[in-house]
Amino acid sequence: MPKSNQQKFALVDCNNFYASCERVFDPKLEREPIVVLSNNDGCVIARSNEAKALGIKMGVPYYQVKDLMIDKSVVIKSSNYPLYGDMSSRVMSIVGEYAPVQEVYSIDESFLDLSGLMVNLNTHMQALKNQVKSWTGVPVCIGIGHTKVRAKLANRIAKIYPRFNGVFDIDVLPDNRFEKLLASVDVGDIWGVGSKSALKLNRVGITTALNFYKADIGIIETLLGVNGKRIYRELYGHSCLAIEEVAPARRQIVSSRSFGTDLSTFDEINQALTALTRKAVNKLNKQSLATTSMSVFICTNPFKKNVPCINLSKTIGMSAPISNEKLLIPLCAKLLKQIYEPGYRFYKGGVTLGNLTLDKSQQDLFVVNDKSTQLSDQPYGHLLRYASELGNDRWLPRAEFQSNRFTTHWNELLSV
DNA sequence: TCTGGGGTCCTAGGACCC
DNA sequence: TCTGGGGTCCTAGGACCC
Repeated sequence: MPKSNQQKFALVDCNNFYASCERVFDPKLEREPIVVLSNNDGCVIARSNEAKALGIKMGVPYYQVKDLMIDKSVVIKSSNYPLYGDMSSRVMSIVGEYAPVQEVYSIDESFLDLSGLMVNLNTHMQALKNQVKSWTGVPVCIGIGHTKVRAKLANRIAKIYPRFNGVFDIDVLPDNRFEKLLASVDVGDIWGVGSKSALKLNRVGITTALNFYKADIGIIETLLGVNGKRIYRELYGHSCLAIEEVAPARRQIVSSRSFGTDLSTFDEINQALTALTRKAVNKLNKQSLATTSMSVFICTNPFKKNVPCINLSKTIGMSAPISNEKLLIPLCAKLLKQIYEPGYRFYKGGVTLGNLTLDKSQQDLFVVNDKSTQLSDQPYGHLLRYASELGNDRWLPRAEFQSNRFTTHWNELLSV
Protein backbone atom coordinates (compact mmCIF):
# COMPACT_ATOMS: atom_id res chain seq x y z
CA MET A 1 0.00 0.00 0.00
CA PRO A 2 1.42 3.40 -0.97
CA LYS A 3 2.61 5.64 1.82
CA SER A 4 0.85 8.89 2.68
CA ASN A 5 3.83 11.13 1.92
CA GLN A 6 3.75 10.11 -1.73
CA GLN A 7 2.97 12.51 -4.54
CA LYS A 8 -0.60 13.20 -5.45
CA PHE A 9 -1.90 13.86 -8.96
CA ALA A 10 -5.28 14.78 -10.34
CA LEU A 11 -6.44 14.26 -13.89
CA VAL A 12 -9.18 16.69 -14.91
CA ASP A 13 -10.86 15.41 -18.07
CA CYS A 14 -13.76 17.07 -19.89
CA ASN A 15 -16.69 14.77 -20.55
CA ASN A 16 -17.33 14.17 -24.27
CA PHE A 17 -15.51 17.43 -24.88
CA TYR A 18 -16.42 18.33 -28.49
CA ALA A 19 -20.02 17.24 -28.02
CA SER A 20 -20.21 19.28 -24.80
CA CYS A 21 -18.82 22.36 -26.62
CA GLU A 22 -21.50 22.10 -29.27
CA ARG A 23 -24.10 21.95 -26.51
CA VAL A 24 -22.78 25.06 -24.83
CA PHE A 25 -23.48 26.99 -28.00
CA ASP A 26 -26.82 25.35 -28.66
CA PRO A 27 -28.52 24.50 -25.33
CA LYS A 28 -31.44 22.89 -27.19
CA LEU A 29 -29.09 19.92 -27.65
CA GLU A 30 -28.83 19.34 -23.89
CA ARG A 31 -30.54 15.94 -23.76
CA GLU A 32 -30.21 15.02 -27.44
CA PRO A 33 -27.89 12.33 -28.74
CA ILE A 34 -25.09 14.18 -30.56
CA VAL A 35 -21.95 13.14 -32.42
CA VAL A 36 -19.08 15.19 -33.82
CA LEU A 37 -17.36 14.03 -37.01
CA SER A 38 -13.66 14.24 -37.87
CA ASN A 39 -12.31 16.32 -40.72
CA ASN A 40 -13.88 15.47 -44.05
CA ASP A 41 -16.83 14.09 -42.07
CA GLY A 42 -14.94 10.81 -42.03
CA CYS A 43 -15.29 9.27 -38.58
CA VAL A 44 -17.14 9.76 -35.31
CA ILE A 45 -14.71 11.43 -32.89
CA ALA A 46 -17.01 12.55 -30.06
CA ARG A 47 -20.35 11.33 -28.72
CA SER A 48 -22.69 12.50 -26.03
CA ASN A 49 -23.72 9.87 -23.48
CA GLU A 50 -27.05 9.48 -25.31
CA ALA A 51 -25.19 8.68 -28.55
CA LYS A 52 -22.92 6.20 -26.74
CA ALA A 53 -26.03 4.49 -25.38
CA LEU A 54 -27.21 3.94 -28.96
CA GLY A 55 -24.10 1.84 -29.57
CA ILE A 56 -22.27 4.35 -31.76
CA LYS A 57 -18.59 3.52 -31.31
CA MET A 58 -15.66 5.92 -31.13
CA GLY A 59 -13.79 6.20 -34.42
CA VAL A 60 -16.38 4.39 -36.52
CA PRO A 61 -16.65 5.62 -40.13
CA TYR A 62 -19.63 7.92 -40.52
CA TYR A 63 -21.17 6.05 -43.45
CA GLN A 64 -21.41 2.89 -41.34
CA VAL A 65 -23.66 4.51 -38.74
CA LYS A 66 -25.39 7.06 -40.94
CA ASP A 67 -28.66 5.13 -41.23
CA LEU A 68 -28.79 4.37 -37.52
CA MET A 69 -28.19 8.02 -36.70
CA ILE A 70 -30.93 9.23 -39.04
CA ASP A 71 -33.26 6.62 -37.61
CA LYS A 72 -32.57 7.73 -34.02
CA SER A 73 -32.54 11.47 -34.84
CA VAL A 74 -28.94 11.87 -33.73
CA VAL A 75 -27.66 15.43 -34.11
CA ILE A 76 -24.57 15.40 -36.32
CA LYS A 77 -21.88 18.10 -36.26
CA SER A 78 -18.77 18.56 -38.39
CA SER A 79 -15.82 19.40 -36.15
CA ASN A 80 -15.18 23.07 -35.40
CA TYR A 81 -11.68 23.27 -33.92
CA PRO A 82 -11.44 27.04 -33.44
CA LEU A 83 -14.49 26.76 -31.19
CA TYR A 84 -13.11 23.81 -29.21
CA GLY A 85 -9.71 25.49 -28.85
CA ASP A 86 -11.33 28.59 -27.43
CA MET A 87 -13.45 26.62 -24.98
CA SER A 88 -10.40 24.63 -23.98
CA SER A 89 -8.39 27.67 -22.94
CA ARG A 90 -11.29 28.91 -20.82
CA VAL A 91 -11.58 25.57 -19.04
CA MET A 92 -7.82 25.20 -18.57
CA SER A 93 -7.36 28.61 -17.01
CA ILE A 94 -9.98 27.80 -14.37
CA VAL A 95 -8.43 24.39 -13.71
CA GLY A 96 -5.01 25.99 -13.20
CA GLU A 97 -6.32 28.02 -10.27
CA TYR A 98 -6.75 24.89 -8.16
CA ALA A 99 -3.14 23.74 -7.83
CA PRO A 100 0.32 25.30 -7.92
CA VAL A 101 1.40 23.12 -10.84
CA GLN A 102 -0.65 22.30 -13.94
CA GLU A 103 0.19 20.35 -17.08
CA VAL A 104 -2.20 20.94 -19.96
CA TYR A 105 -1.98 17.46 -21.40
CA SER A 106 -4.38 17.72 -24.33
CA ILE A 107 -7.22 19.86 -25.59
CA ASP A 108 -9.55 18.41 -22.95
CA GLU A 109 -7.28 17.16 -20.14
CA SER A 110 -5.07 18.66 -17.44
CA PHE A 111 -2.89 17.00 -14.84
CA LEU A 112 -2.53 18.83 -11.53
CA ASP A 113 0.12 18.27 -8.90
CA LEU A 114 -1.77 18.20 -5.61
CA SER A 115 1.19 17.07 -3.49
CA GLY A 116 1.36 18.82 -0.16
CA LEU A 117 -1.92 20.72 -0.52
CA MET A 118 -3.37 21.13 2.98
CA VAL A 119 -6.99 20.79 1.93
CA ASN A 120 -9.53 18.03 1.66
CA LEU A 121 -8.74 16.95 -1.89
CA ASN A 122 -12.16 15.56 -2.63
CA THR A 123 -13.89 18.79 -1.55
CA HIS A 124 -11.31 20.87 -3.42
CA MET A 125 -11.81 18.94 -6.65
CA GLN A 126 -15.59 19.02 -6.30
CA ALA A 127 -15.32 22.80 -6.15
CA LEU A 128 -13.17 22.78 -9.29
CA LYS A 129 -15.65 20.59 -11.11
CA ASN A 130 -18.55 22.85 -10.14
CA GLN A 131 -16.77 26.04 -11.09
CA VAL A 132 -15.80 24.79 -14.55
CA LYS A 133 -19.37 23.69 -15.15
CA SER A 134 -20.96 26.94 -14.02
CA TRP A 135 -18.45 29.27 -15.70
CA THR A 136 -18.07 27.45 -19.04
CA GLY A 137 -20.92 24.95 -19.24
CA VAL A 138 -18.47 22.08 -19.77
CA PRO A 139 -18.83 19.03 -17.48
CA VAL A 140 -15.61 17.45 -16.18
CA CYS A 141 -14.64 14.39 -14.15
CA ILE A 142 -11.60 14.21 -11.92
CA GLY A 143 -9.44 11.25 -10.96
CA ILE A 144 -6.94 11.40 -8.11
CA GLY A 145 -3.98 9.10 -7.47
CA HIS A 146 -0.34 8.79 -6.42
CA THR A 147 0.78 8.57 -10.07
CA LYS A 148 -0.49 9.70 -13.45
CA VAL A 149 -1.46 6.13 -14.39
CA ARG A 150 -3.46 5.76 -11.18
CA ALA A 151 -5.10 9.17 -11.66
CA LYS A 152 -6.10 8.12 -15.19
CA LEU A 153 -7.64 4.95 -13.86
CA ALA A 154 -9.42 6.90 -11.13
CA ASN A 155 -10.84 9.22 -13.76
CA ARG A 156 -12.36 6.25 -15.57
CA ILE A 157 -14.11 5.23 -12.38
CA ALA A 158 -15.32 8.77 -11.75
CA LYS A 159 -16.88 8.78 -15.22
CA ILE A 160 -18.51 5.36 -14.98
CA TYR A 161 -20.06 5.49 -11.48
CA PRO A 162 -22.37 8.45 -10.77
CA ARG A 163 -22.23 7.81 -7.03
CA PHE A 164 -18.79 9.43 -6.86
CA ASN A 165 -20.26 12.65 -8.19
CA GLY A 166 -17.48 13.10 -10.76
CA VAL A 167 -14.48 12.91 -8.39
CA PHE A 168 -12.69 9.72 -7.34
CA ASP A 169 -9.50 9.16 -5.32
CA ILE A 170 -8.18 5.69 -6.09
CA ASP A 171 -5.63 5.75 -3.25
CA VAL A 172 -8.31 5.47 -0.56
CA LEU A 173 -9.17 1.93 -1.65
CA PRO A 174 -7.86 -0.89 0.54
CA ASP A 175 -5.75 -3.46 -1.35
CA ASN A 176 -8.56 -5.96 -1.79
CA ARG A 177 -10.93 -3.35 -3.22
CA PHE A 178 -8.19 -1.97 -5.47
CA GLU A 179 -7.51 -5.43 -6.87
CA LYS A 180 -11.20 -6.06 -7.37
CA LEU A 181 -11.37 -2.85 -9.36
CA LEU A 182 -8.36 -3.89 -11.47
CA ALA A 183 -10.07 -7.20 -12.23
CA SER A 184 -12.92 -5.28 -13.86
CA VAL A 185 -10.63 -3.34 -16.23
CA ASP A 186 -9.33 -4.74 -19.53
CA VAL A 187 -5.55 -4.60 -19.72
CA GLY A 188 -5.86 -2.51 -22.90
CA ASP A 189 -7.70 0.16 -20.92
CA ILE A 190 -4.67 0.93 -18.80
CA TRP A 191 -3.20 4.24 -19.93
CA GLY A 192 -0.22 3.48 -22.19
CA VAL A 193 -1.22 -0.07 -23.06
CA GLY A 194 -2.56 0.09 -26.61
CA SER A 195 -4.29 -2.50 -28.74
CA LYS A 196 -1.07 -4.08 -30.07
CA SER A 197 0.41 -4.49 -26.61
CA ALA A 198 -2.90 -5.79 -25.28
CA LEU A 199 -2.83 -8.51 -27.96
CA LYS A 200 0.70 -9.53 -26.97
CA LEU A 201 -0.32 -9.67 -23.31
CA ASN A 202 -3.50 -11.60 -24.06
CA ARG A 203 -1.41 -14.29 -25.74
CA VAL A 204 0.32 -15.05 -22.45
CA GLY A 205 -2.92 -14.96 -20.49
CA ILE A 206 -2.79 -11.36 -19.28
CA THR A 207 -6.24 -10.00 -20.10
CA THR A 208 -7.20 -7.79 -17.15
CA ALA A 209 -5.46 -4.96 -15.35
CA LEU A 210 -5.25 -7.28 -12.35
CA ASN A 211 -3.40 -9.91 -14.41
CA PHE A 212 -0.97 -7.16 -15.44
CA TYR A 213 -0.57 -5.97 -11.85
CA LYS A 214 0.15 -9.47 -10.59
CA ALA A 215 2.47 -10.41 -13.46
CA ASP A 216 6.25 -10.57 -13.16
CA ILE A 217 7.79 -7.23 -14.10
CA GLY A 218 10.38 -9.07 -16.21
CA ILE A 219 7.62 -10.49 -18.43
CA ILE A 220 6.13 -7.04 -18.83
CA GLU A 221 9.48 -5.56 -19.78
CA THR A 222 10.18 -8.33 -22.25
CA LEU A 223 6.83 -7.86 -23.97
CA LEU A 224 6.38 -4.07 -23.79
CA GLY A 225 9.87 -2.63 -23.21
CA VAL A 226 10.68 0.28 -20.96
CA ASN A 227 7.25 1.85 -21.39
CA GLY A 228 5.56 -1.24 -20.01
CA LYS A 229 7.88 -1.25 -17.04
CA ARG A 230 7.04 2.37 -16.29
CA ILE A 231 3.30 1.73 -16.45
CA TYR A 232 3.69 -1.27 -14.15
CA ARG A 233 5.60 0.73 -11.56
CA GLU A 234 3.14 3.60 -11.79
CA LEU A 235 0.28 1.22 -11.10
CA TYR A 236 2.05 0.28 -7.85
CA GLY A 237 2.26 3.95 -6.87
CA HIS A 238 5.86 4.66 -7.86
CA SER A 239 5.77 7.85 -9.91
CA CYS A 240 7.78 7.53 -13.14
CA LEU A 241 5.95 10.11 -15.24
CA ALA A 242 6.47 13.65 -14.00
CA ILE A 243 4.22 16.65 -14.50
CA GLU A 244 5.45 18.76 -17.41
CA GLU A 245 4.49 22.24 -16.43
CA VAL A 246 6.21 23.84 -19.40
CA ALA A 247 5.41 22.26 -22.74
CA PRO A 248 8.61 21.01 -24.36
CA ALA A 249 9.60 22.66 -27.63
CA ARG A 250 7.90 21.28 -30.73
CA ARG A 251 9.97 18.77 -32.65
CA GLN A 252 7.93 18.75 -35.82
CA ILE A 253 4.95 20.38 -37.46
CA VAL A 254 2.63 18.31 -39.63
CA SER A 255 -0.08 19.55 -41.91
CA SER A 256 -2.05 16.90 -43.78
CA ARG A 257 -5.56 16.30 -45.09
CA SER A 258 -7.74 13.74 -46.73
CA PHE A 259 -8.95 15.44 -49.87
CA GLY A 260 -12.65 16.08 -50.40
CA THR A 261 -12.33 14.13 -53.67
CA ASP A 262 -9.58 11.80 -54.85
CA LEU A 263 -7.06 13.75 -56.94
CA SER A 264 -5.01 12.54 -59.90
CA THR A 265 -3.41 15.48 -61.68
CA PHE A 266 -0.17 17.08 -60.59
CA ASP A 267 -1.69 20.57 -60.59
CA GLU A 268 -4.58 19.67 -58.32
CA ILE A 269 -2.37 17.86 -55.83
CA ASN A 270 0.12 20.70 -55.92
CA GLN A 271 -2.71 23.11 -55.19
CA ALA A 272 -3.68 21.16 -52.08
CA LEU A 273 -0.11 20.74 -50.86
CA THR A 274 0.63 24.43 -51.40
CA ALA A 275 -2.23 25.35 -49.07
CA LEU A 276 -1.09 22.73 -46.56
CA THR A 277 2.48 24.05 -46.68
CA ARG A 278 1.19 27.55 -45.93
CA LYS A 279 -0.73 26.17 -42.99
CA ALA A 280 2.41 24.50 -41.66
CA VAL A 281 4.50 27.63 -42.20
CA ASN A 282 1.90 29.72 -40.37
CA LYS A 283 2.24 27.42 -37.38
CA LEU A 284 6.01 27.64 -37.68
CA ASN A 285 5.95 31.44 -37.69
CA LYS A 286 3.44 31.67 -34.89
CA GLN A 287 5.86 29.78 -32.66
CA SER A 288 8.91 31.65 -34.00
CA LEU A 289 10.49 28.46 -35.25
CA ALA A 290 12.48 27.56 -38.35
CA THR A 291 12.96 24.20 -40.04
CA THR A 292 15.85 22.32 -41.64
CA SER A 293 13.92 19.38 -43.00
CA MET A 294 10.83 19.02 -45.12
CA SER A 295 8.88 15.90 -46.07
CA VAL A 296 6.04 15.61 -48.52
CA PHE A 297 3.76 12.61 -48.90
CA ILE A 298 0.76 11.57 -50.96
CA CYS A 299 -1.07 8.28 -50.74
CA THR A 300 -3.96 6.36 -52.19
CA ASN A 301 -6.87 5.15 -50.10
CA PRO A 302 -5.64 2.21 -47.98
CA PHE A 303 -9.21 1.04 -47.30
CA LYS A 304 -10.04 0.49 -50.95
CA LYS A 305 -9.95 -3.11 -52.06
CA ASN A 306 -8.64 -4.13 -55.47
CA VAL A 307 -6.56 -1.01 -56.00
CA PRO A 308 -2.88 -0.64 -55.14
CA CYS A 309 -2.13 1.04 -51.82
CA ILE A 310 0.56 3.56 -52.73
CA ASN A 311 2.39 5.78 -50.28
CA LEU A 312 4.87 8.15 -51.93
CA SER A 313 7.10 10.40 -49.88
CA LYS A 314 10.34 12.31 -49.98
CA THR A 315 12.35 14.12 -47.32
CA ILE A 316 14.94 16.79 -47.91
CA GLY A 317 17.34 18.42 -45.47
CA MET A 318 18.49 22.02 -45.73
CA SER A 319 21.86 23.50 -44.95
CA ALA A 320 20.36 26.37 -42.92
CA PRO A 321 17.08 26.86 -41.02
CA ILE A 322 14.22 28.30 -43.08
CA SER A 323 10.97 29.87 -41.97
CA ASN A 324 9.88 31.59 -45.16
CA GLU A 325 6.98 30.31 -47.23
CA LYS A 326 8.49 31.83 -50.35
CA LEU A 327 11.20 29.18 -50.06
CA LEU A 328 9.15 26.35 -48.58
CA ILE A 329 6.26 26.42 -51.05
CA PRO A 330 8.49 25.99 -54.12
CA LEU A 331 10.43 23.35 -52.23
CA CYS A 332 7.21 21.45 -51.62
CA ALA A 333 6.38 21.60 -55.35
CA LYS A 334 9.87 20.35 -56.17
CA LEU A 335 9.53 17.38 -53.83
CA LEU A 336 6.07 16.61 -55.15
CA LYS A 337 7.42 16.63 -58.70
CA GLN A 338 9.96 14.01 -57.69
CA ILE A 339 7.43 11.62 -56.15
CA TYR A 340 4.32 12.22 -58.25
CA GLU A 341 3.17 9.38 -60.49
CA PRO A 342 0.25 9.76 -62.86
CA GLY A 343 -2.48 7.17 -63.05
CA TYR A 344 -3.38 6.90 -59.39
CA ARG A 345 -6.21 8.38 -57.36
CA PHE A 346 -4.60 10.06 -54.37
CA TYR A 347 -6.87 10.54 -51.41
CA LYS A 348 -4.60 12.20 -48.88
CA GLY A 349 -1.41 14.22 -48.69
CA GLY A 350 0.62 16.42 -46.43
CA VAL A 351 3.88 18.03 -45.41
CA THR A 352 6.06 17.69 -42.33
CA LEU A 353 8.55 20.29 -41.16
CA GLY A 354 11.16 18.73 -38.91
CA ASN A 355 14.38 19.56 -37.06
CA LEU A 356 12.81 22.69 -35.67
CA THR A 357 14.97 25.41 -34.16
CA LEU A 358 14.27 28.88 -32.86
CA ASP A 359 13.92 31.31 -35.75
CA LYS A 360 16.88 33.68 -35.60
CA SER A 361 16.18 35.32 -38.95
CA GLN A 362 14.59 38.42 -37.49
CA GLN A 363 17.67 39.23 -35.44
CA ASP A 364 20.19 38.36 -38.13
CA LEU A 365 20.51 41.00 -40.84
CA PHE A 366 22.76 38.83 -42.95
CA VAL A 367 20.26 36.07 -43.54
CA VAL A 368 17.92 36.64 -46.46
CA ASN A 369 14.79 35.35 -44.82
CA ASP A 370 12.56 38.32 -44.40
CA LYS A 371 9.34 37.21 -42.77
CA SER A 372 7.63 40.54 -43.30
CA THR A 373 7.40 39.89 -47.02
CA GLN A 374 5.43 36.71 -46.65
CA LEU A 375 2.00 36.78 -48.19
CA SER A 376 0.27 35.88 -44.97
CA ASP A 377 1.77 38.80 -43.09
CA GLN A 378 0.67 41.47 -45.51
CA PRO A 379 -2.67 43.25 -45.10
CA TYR A 380 -5.37 40.88 -46.33
CA GLY A 381 -2.61 38.32 -46.68
CA HIS A 382 -4.97 35.54 -45.77
CA LEU A 383 -6.95 36.34 -48.91
CA LEU A 384 -3.96 36.27 -51.26
CA ARG A 385 -2.98 33.10 -53.03
CA TYR A 386 0.00 31.68 -54.79
CA ALA A 387 -0.68 30.82 -58.42
CA SER A 388 -0.26 27.15 -57.54
CA GLU A 389 -3.18 27.46 -55.13
CA LEU A 390 -5.64 28.60 -57.77
CA GLY A 391 -7.95 25.92 -58.99
CA ASN A 392 -11.34 24.47 -58.40
CA ASP A 393 -10.76 23.52 -54.76
CA ARG A 394 -11.92 19.96 -55.27
CA TRP A 395 -9.40 18.96 -52.62
CA LEU A 396 -11.10 20.93 -49.84
CA PRO A 397 -12.39 18.59 -47.13
CA ARG A 398 -16.10 18.13 -46.71
CA ALA A 399 -17.81 19.67 -43.68
CA GLU A 400 -21.45 19.14 -44.39
CA PHE A 401 -22.75 19.60 -40.86
CA GLN A 402 -20.86 22.63 -39.70
CA SER A 403 -23.24 25.15 -38.20
CA ASN A 404 -21.35 28.24 -39.28
CA ARG A 405 -19.34 26.99 -42.18
CA PHE A 406 -19.17 30.28 -44.04
CA THR A 407 -17.54 32.21 -41.27
CA THR A 408 -15.08 29.53 -40.28
CA HIS A 409 -14.38 27.96 -43.64
CA TRP A 410 -11.13 29.68 -44.57
CA ASN A 411 -10.02 30.33 -41.02
CA GLU A 412 -10.29 26.70 -40.22
CA LEU A 413 -8.17 25.89 -43.20
CA LEU A 414 -5.47 28.46 -42.79
CA SER A 415 -5.02 29.23 -39.14
CA VAL A 416 -4.06 27.44 -35.93
C1' DT B 1 -19.71 6.11 -53.04
C1' DC B 2 -18.26 7.24 -48.04
C1' DT B 3 -12.58 5.34 -43.00
C1' DG B 4 -9.19 12.28 -39.19
C1' DG B 5 -5.20 14.86 -37.85
C1' DG B 6 -1.30 15.99 -35.05
C1' DG B 7 1.89 14.79 -31.97
C1' DT B 8 5.69 11.90 -29.03
C1' DC B 9 8.86 8.24 -27.85
C1' DC B 10 11.18 3.77 -28.55
C1' DT B 11 13.64 0.36 -31.17
C1' DA B 12 15.92 -2.14 -34.71
C1' DG B 13 19.00 -1.96 -38.21
C1' DG B 14 22.22 0.19 -41.41
C1' DA B 15 26.20 3.29 -42.19
C1' DC B 16 30.28 4.70 -40.61
C1' DC B 17 34.42 4.99 -37.87
C1' DC B 18 38.45 3.37 -35.43
C1' DT C 1 43.26 -18.13 -48.13
C1' DC C 2 42.29 -16.20 -43.83
C1' DT C 3 38.36 -10.69 -43.09
C1' DG C 4 36.79 -8.19 -35.66
C1' DG C 5 34.27 -5.84 -32.60
C1' DG C 6 32.48 -2.06 -30.41
C1' DG C 7 30.73 2.41 -30.44
C1' DT C 8 27.89 6.29 -32.33
C1' DC C 9 24.67 8.40 -35.22
C1' DC C 10 20.76 8.46 -38.15
C1' DT C 11 16.42 6.95 -39.93
C1' DA C 12 12.26 4.38 -40.76
C1' DG C 13 8.72 2.16 -38.77
C1' DG C 14 5.91 0.87 -34.91
C1' DA C 15 3.31 1.96 -30.97
C1' DC C 16 1.12 5.03 -28.15
C1' DC C 17 -1.68 9.24 -26.91
C1' DC C 18 -5.68 12.67 -27.59
